[in-house]
Amino acid sequence: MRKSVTILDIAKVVNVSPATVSRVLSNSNYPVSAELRRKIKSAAKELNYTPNLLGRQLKTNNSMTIGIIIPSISNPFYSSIVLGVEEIARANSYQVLLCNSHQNVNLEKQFLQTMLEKQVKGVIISSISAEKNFLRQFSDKGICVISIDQHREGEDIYQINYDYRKGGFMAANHFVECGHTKIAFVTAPLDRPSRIHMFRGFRDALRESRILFKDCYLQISETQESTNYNSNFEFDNGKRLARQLMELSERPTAVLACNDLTALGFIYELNLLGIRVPDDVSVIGFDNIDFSNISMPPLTTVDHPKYEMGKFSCSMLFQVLNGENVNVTEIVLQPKLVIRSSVRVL
Amino acid sequence: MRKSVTILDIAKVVNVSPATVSRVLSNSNYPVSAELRRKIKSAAKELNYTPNLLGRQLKTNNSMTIGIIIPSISNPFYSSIVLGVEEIARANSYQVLLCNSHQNVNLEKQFLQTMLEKQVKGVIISSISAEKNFLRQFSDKGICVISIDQHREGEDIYQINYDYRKGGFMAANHFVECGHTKIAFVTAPLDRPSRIHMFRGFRDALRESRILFKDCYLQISETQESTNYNSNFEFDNGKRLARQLMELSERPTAVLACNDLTALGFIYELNLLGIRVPDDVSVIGFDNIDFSNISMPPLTTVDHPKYEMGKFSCSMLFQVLNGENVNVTEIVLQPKLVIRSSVRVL
DNA sequence: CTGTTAGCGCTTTCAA
DNA sequence: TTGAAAGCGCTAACAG
Repeated sequence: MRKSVTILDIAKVVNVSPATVSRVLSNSNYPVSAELRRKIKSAAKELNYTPNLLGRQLKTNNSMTIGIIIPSISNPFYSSIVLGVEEIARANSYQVLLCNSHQNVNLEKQFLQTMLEKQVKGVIISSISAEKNFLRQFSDKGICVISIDQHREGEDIYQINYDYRKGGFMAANHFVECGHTKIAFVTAPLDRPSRIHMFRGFRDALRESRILFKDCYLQISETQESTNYNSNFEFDNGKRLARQLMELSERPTAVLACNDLTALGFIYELNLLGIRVPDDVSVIGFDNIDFSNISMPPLTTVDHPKYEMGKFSCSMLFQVLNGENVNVTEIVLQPKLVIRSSVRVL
Repeated sequence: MRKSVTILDIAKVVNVSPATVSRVLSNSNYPVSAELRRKIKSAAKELNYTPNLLGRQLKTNNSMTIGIIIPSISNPFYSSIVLGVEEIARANSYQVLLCNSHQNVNLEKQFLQTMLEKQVKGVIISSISAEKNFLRQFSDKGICVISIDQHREGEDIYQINYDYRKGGFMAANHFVECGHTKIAFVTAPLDRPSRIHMFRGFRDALRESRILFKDCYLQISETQESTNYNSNFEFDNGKRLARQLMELSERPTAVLACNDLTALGFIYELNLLGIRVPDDVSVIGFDNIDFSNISMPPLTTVDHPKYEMGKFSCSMLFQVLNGENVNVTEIVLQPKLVIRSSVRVL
């Protein structure tokens, strides 16, 4: 590969200053005569010029790149978010660096640091960290961070959240309305705001209905550390939870899972164990991922507007980056019950 | 935000030259006295120094970033690939720019151009372009491009491919072995190598078995241009294909779908239409995505090692970038039949 | 309208 | 083992 051609080469050929070349080739609106414009452009084409954006970036201190940090792209919940983010980024001529944190706080921190060093001006993150002001530390260093999905309590930072409590509440209530009283929540460990709030909503709904069921909470027992987190992970959790359920002395008739993937695995295993859904056990999932209606029976679930969350967060990011007045610093998206066929009416 | 601190600031504080500071802070193995090393490091910490990688990148002409271009991240087939790519990239301290081409050739071209300008040294791409030497043009400009999944005929370029023909062949043969004779292929348009080869294998298998069925090929009729390509897209294709199937004068008893998502949509719609799988119609999918075994019945499918494809391609990329001798320029991954419960034995 | 010039922050010869 | 200095490719203030 030969030496690459720069604006200097073009300047020489056309016999103008590099400044003029820069002005036309960078699409600045600085006045340049039509004559020179034409010449410079044709010379650029002639020489097969490819601008080196690193030069511009160093000068303007703008990398035209944003970052997104999520647990795992192979989880369809997050890939929907990323799709939305990338769409808005592209509309703004930005590109996105994808970081899978694999639920690892140290990795999250490392990614954030790298974003800082690469002069990424904005990052969208669904953080698993419980550390107080964890994200604030980074936004203080001059990077705009938008937290999504996982509510950051009392942290002064831009947030796009989702009302998990209400979602859990609605789901539990739906069970109650359908006549269920033995209602359980099956979940991965409550190690993050989303699940905690979901469970609270669930519990509150049961309390309000004066329903008490001793085994109303079932958590995955073995914590499987997986460096290679993929969608099977949650699905397998669901399968294991189904097996745990079998060992209960008194079995619930209705089960809310912490997400659709878990619900799907749960139903899958139940089928294998000869337990019918919804005849024997009713199930509600959470998130309404695309796949939630391909199970048999189609899954009743609580909708989460993930794609929109991706778009909103990225739009907000650009508003901030463009110095627009952003007076709303937190948005809370709303749940919606999607009734399909996995809940039996008693 | 105040002016950021640079190695110059540190140099002043410690009273050494910026060169020395650079040498210790960039982890070069250049000899620097332990004394200065310590002082410089502590000063860096003191001043809360964050290196600006743009400076280094411009100088060394290495952006420590690779790109991946795929149709859509919301398709679980591609998100598995991306997961593998990101894993290897991270192991090499690189990061990955994610580009969704939405099956749009112009977008692909645009992304490739941007990669070039951003001085990305390597890109992995599942290209939908049929243009001859499309990728070669870019690799000639000094970027290492690795083509994955879509075989590039006669193009001198690194490729990680998959034997779609054999996969199609195996699937069709399985139907034959199970006693089927009315066998059909349902698919989105054959606009790319993967589907074309898959269909060829399918057809060849039937020919060898001297099976001839007039409606053995069913293609999605309305081409739905979607700027917002998500996993529902393929799923909906499957649903529509199921409806098209109903209108056939003579219905096949066995159907191979061009991918699992399509198969899943196909089965879903069949269920709604009161047609039982596999009792009335047997179905084989393709790719073996995580979700292919959550359908009812669990889908028999042809495995595609997508995650490994992502890892292999990225490993190959780094071999090339590191100047290692890469004498194998094409790898072809092999299909494997995964028998579950969606095929009836006649 | 056009050119001169001084960097952006960093690395890397080369000389000491 | 350290420092001086040039320069990666580009932009932008300033002067003309």
